[in-house]
Amino acid sequence: MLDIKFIRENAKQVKEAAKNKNIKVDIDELLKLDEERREARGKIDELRSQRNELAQSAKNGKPSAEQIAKGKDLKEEIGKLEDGGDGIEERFKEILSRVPNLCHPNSPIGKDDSENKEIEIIVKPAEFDFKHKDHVEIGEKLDILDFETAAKVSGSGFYYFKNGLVWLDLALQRYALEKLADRGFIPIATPDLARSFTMDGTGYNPRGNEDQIYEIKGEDIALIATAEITLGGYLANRIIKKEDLPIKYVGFSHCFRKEAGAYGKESRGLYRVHQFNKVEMFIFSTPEQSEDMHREMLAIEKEIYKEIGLPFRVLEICTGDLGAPAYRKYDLEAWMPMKNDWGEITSCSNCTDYQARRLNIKYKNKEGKLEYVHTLNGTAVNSSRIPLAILENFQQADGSVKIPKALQKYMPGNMRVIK
RNA sequence: GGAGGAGUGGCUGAGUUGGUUGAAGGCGCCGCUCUCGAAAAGCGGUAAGGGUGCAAGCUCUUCGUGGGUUCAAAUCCCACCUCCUCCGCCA
Repeated sequence: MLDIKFIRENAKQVKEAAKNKNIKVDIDELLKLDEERREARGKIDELRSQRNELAQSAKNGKPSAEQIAKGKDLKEEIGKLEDGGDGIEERFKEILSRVPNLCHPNSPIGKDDSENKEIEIIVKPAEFDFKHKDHVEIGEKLDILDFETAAKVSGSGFYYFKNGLVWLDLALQRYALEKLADRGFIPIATPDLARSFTMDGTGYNPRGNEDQIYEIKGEDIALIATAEITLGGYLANRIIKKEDLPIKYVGFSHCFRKEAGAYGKESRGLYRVHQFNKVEMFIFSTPEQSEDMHREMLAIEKEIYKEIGLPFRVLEICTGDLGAPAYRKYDLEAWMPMKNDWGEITSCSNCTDYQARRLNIKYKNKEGKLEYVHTLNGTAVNSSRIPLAILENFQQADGSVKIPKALQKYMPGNMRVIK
């Protein structure tokens, strides 16, 4: 959420950002409603002021019949103005909540993910000198991955990990948690469900158009799509000491996504699934720190995938693919032989104060004034696309899969290969 | 799930026969005095958010959340949330 005062004073800039983000939101309508709302408030405040004064004057002893009569009139008038029935307040809030965050000046302007900008290719894809398979086939041959049974038991988009892949998944998570903990991130295992307040606060509204969130029938609670939700919510409604910032968490949770209507080759196998595990970085910082923190997160992600040895590249996300909360975003994409293309594996965003405003997370700045913190989030590893990329890139001619060196020490018996 | 108790400012904690209580006291924080300096002590200040205004100021809202009763609600009523105690159930 943006500050209405900021929008009022920077309408042009806000409109520009919305346009570049390809988000339809009527700022002029919002400003008009804002004005109407303030005007109505003024009238109500005036009447309330009279009511308060009257109550004060009647503080000791019984109020006179005349005072009571005047009070009744005021009460009626205020009541009328308050309900109004014009729905200004509702429409105002609805539009305000859809106004997206601004964009970083370096974010390339573009309509969608096709216009994201490749910054660098860190590790180039290797050529196979044998007929390689995709991860679904590898997984079935090695009896480590079962989509067929999962489809029967839970539905399409679910899967079983078995044998070596179970260990590989745990090794990945263990590796990532340890690396992040070594860098001062506090390990934290979060709930997998969260209230709608928390969902809204982080910008994942189950009632939004995205149709991405599983809700629990009859309850104000839903399955999280990422630990970003529960981590952001962790400090909701708090005032943080400046000297405690930045606060860095490495969270760990299951993630659930409906991915409605996502079928086809693009989403085959583990690429797009309803449930996976994720190790997620989340940072609360001061506004001055956030750009450095963003760089740090990206550096950590690059280090992780360099160490694992996956071919990958870094993208600077264009405005149209940024989403509402993000001010700037980088994705890592790994080479996926199945797609014969790059595929997103991580994403790290600087949301500036956009989430913090809704979650109401503040700190006291140098002048002793309360100010919203900045929030940042980034993927360390997940248990869907990373295993996918490892299976496909580390497969051998004999059908086995090498375990990346960096992960071997987390495998039982220092397992070096799944066969 | 059932019964009972509770939810107040950055923290702690008074206040519930409705009316100078936006809220005592303490802690913390800020300023000053004292000191070479610090500590201690003393004095003073210290909630957040909105509207309006160049500003000073004026004003509204907020005592878990949302409704309600009343001329007037932290105080009364209802619903919900959370925490504590006891019972039941259970990995």
